[in-house]
Amino acid sequence: MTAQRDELNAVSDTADQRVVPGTERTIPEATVARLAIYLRALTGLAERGIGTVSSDSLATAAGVNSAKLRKDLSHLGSYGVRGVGYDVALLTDQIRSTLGLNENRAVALIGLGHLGQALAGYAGFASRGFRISALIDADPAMVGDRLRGLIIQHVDALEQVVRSENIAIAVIAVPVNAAQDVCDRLVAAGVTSILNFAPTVLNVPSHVDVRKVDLAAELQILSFHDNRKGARQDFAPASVARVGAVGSRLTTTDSMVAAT
Amino acid sequence: MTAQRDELNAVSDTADQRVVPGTERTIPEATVARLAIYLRALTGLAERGIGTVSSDSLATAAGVNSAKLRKDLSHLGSYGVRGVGYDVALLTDQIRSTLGLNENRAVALIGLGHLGQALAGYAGFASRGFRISALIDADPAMVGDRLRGLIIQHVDALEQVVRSENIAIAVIAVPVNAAQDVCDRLVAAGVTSILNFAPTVLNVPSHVDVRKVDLAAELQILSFHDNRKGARQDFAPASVARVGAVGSRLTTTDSMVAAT
DNA sequence: TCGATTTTGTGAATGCCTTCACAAGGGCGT
DNA sequence: ACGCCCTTGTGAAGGCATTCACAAAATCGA
Ligand SMILES: NC(=O)c1ccc[n+]([C@@H]2O[C@H](COP(=O)([O-])OP(=O)(O)OC[C@H]3O[C@@H](n4cnc5c(N)ncnc54)[C@H](O)[C@@H]3O)[C@@H](O)[C@H]2O)c1
Ligand SMILES: NC(=O)c1ccc[n+]([C@@H]2O[C@H](COP(=O)([O-])OP(=O)(O)OC[C@H]3O[C@@H](n4cnc5c(N)ncnc54)[C@H](O)[C@@H]3O)[C@@H](O)[C@H]2O)c1
Repeated sequence: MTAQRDELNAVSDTADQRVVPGTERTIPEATVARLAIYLRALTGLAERGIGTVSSDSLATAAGVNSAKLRKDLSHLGSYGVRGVGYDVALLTDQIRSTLGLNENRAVALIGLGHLGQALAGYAGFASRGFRISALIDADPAMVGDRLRGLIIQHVDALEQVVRSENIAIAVIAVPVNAAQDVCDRLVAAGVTSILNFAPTVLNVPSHVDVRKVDLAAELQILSFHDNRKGARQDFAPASVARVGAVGSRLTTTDSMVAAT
Repeated sequence: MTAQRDELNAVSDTADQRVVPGTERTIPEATVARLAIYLRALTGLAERGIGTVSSDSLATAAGVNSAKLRKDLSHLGSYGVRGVGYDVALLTDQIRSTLGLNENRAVALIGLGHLGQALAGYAGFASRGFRISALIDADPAMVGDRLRGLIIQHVDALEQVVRSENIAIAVIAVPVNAAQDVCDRLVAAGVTSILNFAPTVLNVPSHVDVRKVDLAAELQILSFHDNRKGARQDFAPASVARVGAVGSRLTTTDSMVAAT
């Protein structure tokens, strides 16, 4: 769901990487999505000076159940100590390394309208392993402006900018009718991962990963459940706390997913 | 990947709603998340004057496979015609009704910083069944300002505003350290569905639904796959199109998910 | 009227994810 | 040193979700 969910995995991973000693193993998609959540929970614990956590407390902090957490972590290897728990710093490193966050990753942001400007200023990217390295827009009135220390480049220079900075990840925040075009150019320039805010299905070759964020869809899913709740109670007073109707949910990237 | 996924369903739905004739049936969570996508695809078709679609074309437009689409739609009832396809207008209505979008739903938006202002101006909400009915912030410098036809209210009046407008859905766009507090107040005021942008796990009673949008997590999931791709190719020239490495993905609210 | 053709709706099969439940492992107190 | 107690790591079971594959339905042309 949440989120959107995942699909079509064209990989025929069977059994050939058993030989590798280190971090090479197939990790379930659902697990990957949760690693990011664990990472944030761990950061919070570290800030509070906590050096060790049990699967139970970490699971609570991350909002999942502890069996799931342990199973998830077991895919990375065996980094817990029985009877004790997990070392916060060590586990943090392991997850960061699994997610490929050891050095900051360069990100291009295309489209600096309302949403794009909010994203450009979002501190949560930098603090979680990403560096916005290119700002691109089509509006001549905007090009050349400095925003957060970067100069906005014209979309005509997209390929050149992406190539010269060796950018693999891009965020699309342009109007829906420009999205596929921008996407094609990004892919041609070598981008292999795209986060898409435009409400449209992007067509990409199979080596490119697309995740989308669809806010209206999120609200519609909430609407569905809300609708059900209301129906089931046939109009009890609105302010009465209703108990045990439907378990609450959180998205995961699960915001869920679809494939091409 | 997506997106995140969903969890803990506390409902003990067994077999008591079979009796109801109409739209009452248990619909899988994964299906609900996709209905929103189908709805957008249908809107696009209608705009292009198309009156009928086969499951194949609609599936393509929505980026899923046709068997899945048909199975999904079969949960709503039997609205297709064999040998012909689905009537675009009829199917649109059915999905809208299933999602509870027959009349616009009122939404409160809390936090009008960078992100909140972008959201307040987002046309995609209004066009897809939602009406932002309340803008709320804590900053006195902002309160009283008019934004998109609405006056920004002080957070002290939150309960009053939510109750008087009978708002069931809220969007949280406040800093992370204010999020739980705002959430508690919303719940106390009768809100039962929350879309959360603050990067934190919200604690809510079981009758409240929370979905979260976590942009850093989305990027981290992309980073994971990107990392894998790179490793597997041991540094082929960056601009060469690589074929068949990993199937591309789109989120679903699936944005993955966790439960409380 | 009837058969050819198209496309839906759905049982059955498969696979992925979650949850259970417990044996194995490790620290710590005595 | 030893045994107690706590917590991990993981087989096994159960539940959802996706995909397959085909019979049933409906149109259309002859
Ligand atoms: N505003 C929101 O809160 C919000 C929420 C969810 C999704 N979205 C989606 O995000 C996208 C952007 O939304 P917005 O509100 O920021 O729109 P906006 O109109 O404010 O900004 C769009 C920006 O993209 C630029 N642009 C247009 N064509 C371009 C091109 N070919 N190449 C590069 N830049 C180009 C424009 O110059 C403009 O600066 C839209 O697709 C919208 O549906 C927005
Ligand atoms: N900016 C982004 O692109 C972005 C992206 C993803 C997530 N987020 C998250 O969204 C939230 C908002 O981000 P932002 O960039 O808009 O921050 P911001 O600081 O620009 O805006 C926060 C707003 O919330 C208001 N506020 C603070 N406490 C409040 C309270 N108790 N009640 C009501 N209003 C209150 C502030 O007055 C301010 O207007 C943050 O949690 C951030 O992590 C932001």
